[in-house]
Amino acid sequence: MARIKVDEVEKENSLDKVEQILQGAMQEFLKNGYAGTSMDKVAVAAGVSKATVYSHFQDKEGLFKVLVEKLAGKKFNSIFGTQPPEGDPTIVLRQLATKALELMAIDQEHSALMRVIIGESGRFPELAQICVRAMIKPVVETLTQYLASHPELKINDPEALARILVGSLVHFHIVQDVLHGKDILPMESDRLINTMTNLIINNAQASS
Amino acid sequence: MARIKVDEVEKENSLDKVEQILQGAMQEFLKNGYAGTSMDKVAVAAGVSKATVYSHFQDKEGLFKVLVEKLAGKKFNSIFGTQPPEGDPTIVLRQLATKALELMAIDQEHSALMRVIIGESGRFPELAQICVRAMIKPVVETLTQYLASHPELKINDPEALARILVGSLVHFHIVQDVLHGKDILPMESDRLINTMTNLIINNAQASS
DNA sequence: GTCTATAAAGGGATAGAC
DNA sequence: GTCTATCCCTTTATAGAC
Repeated sequence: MARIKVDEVEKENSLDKVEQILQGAMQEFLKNGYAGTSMDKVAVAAGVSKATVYSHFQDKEGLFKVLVEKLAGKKFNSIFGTQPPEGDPTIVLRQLATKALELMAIDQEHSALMRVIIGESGRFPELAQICVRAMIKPVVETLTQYLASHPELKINDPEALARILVGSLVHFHIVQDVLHGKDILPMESDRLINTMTNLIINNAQASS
Repeated sequence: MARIKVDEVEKENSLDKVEQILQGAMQEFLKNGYAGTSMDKVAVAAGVSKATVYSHFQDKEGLFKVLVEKLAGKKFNSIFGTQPPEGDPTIVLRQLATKALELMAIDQEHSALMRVIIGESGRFPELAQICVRAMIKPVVETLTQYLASHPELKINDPEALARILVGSLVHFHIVQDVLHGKDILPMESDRLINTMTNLIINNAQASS
């Protein structure tokens, strides 16, 4: 009986210690980057002692890698989580772009993850590649498939167009949100999306 | 006479101490980021003592800010250094895009600067904004002007299109070079550039 | 398994000699 | 103006108590 009670108390604020540590590590690494984060801060944020952190993870680098890989895996599935939708391609593309920009703009965690991945891509090249594989490649491939499956759009190189579209959206997000450029280069998302959509419509029209 | 000799010796490997320190600081900050760089390493890389660094710059943060502002100012003028060229717009645009991708791919310093600016944009938001103002805004504005001055391209929103084009190119660079994604998402620059160019040509054709 | 305490090294910043 | 030597704090990582 007493044992069950203890388990319940321990589960009150967290799952197991590993999850608890990862939670604290996420908070700190996303806020301060790799070099800017100390294992002390991680331990405090996780609500455990530093020794406990080291008993579950080999060292700071190991903890960082496990965390980033986990986050990278989680961050896909938000926009294309459901299978690519159906209907008039120009409407669908507009919806996808709108949703992508909205999600990126709202999700502070996403901005922080981009900062960390790009910021540490010199020191941790394999980690950067994992993120390309887990976050960018699936989006580009899904969009490529979608574009290729609509012959009425008359697209010569669906993959290249997919990269143009994804690149435009992600770069817009980087400038406006990650780099705090909203006031310096102000622009409504709709102008970007309308122009993107018109390019595709006019491309289909001119190619026919 | 002796005085002149000393001056000559001092100028042999460097300009004044300030420039020497900035050179060492650049090497270290671009390689390791802000938190990952120690003032000891900067002093060694600059070939001076740590006290000398502190005699010319207030503290680590001050040195970092001066350096990044200087680099940001320098990095424009490489692609659009000369005024926007003249001739058939689709050829000019292709040339600009090719040159931009080439320069970014070759220039390791540019990749490193992107890592640092984006990586530290949470800790140094004003610095990120300075870089937007100095590096991105002039490019977008120059390109916007160029697009707007060619009515035969039938562009509704030149600024939005400029951001799409710049965004596509910069994001391509980030994925291929900064994030080491060449092998994971391989693509020839020419495919991107051809697709971009065709979009603009077909847009002009369909709008007329 | 988890904590407290501590060892060992590194980092920001300065005092004082020259 | 520049250097050496040093202060003091933080950081990584672990040993040992419980």
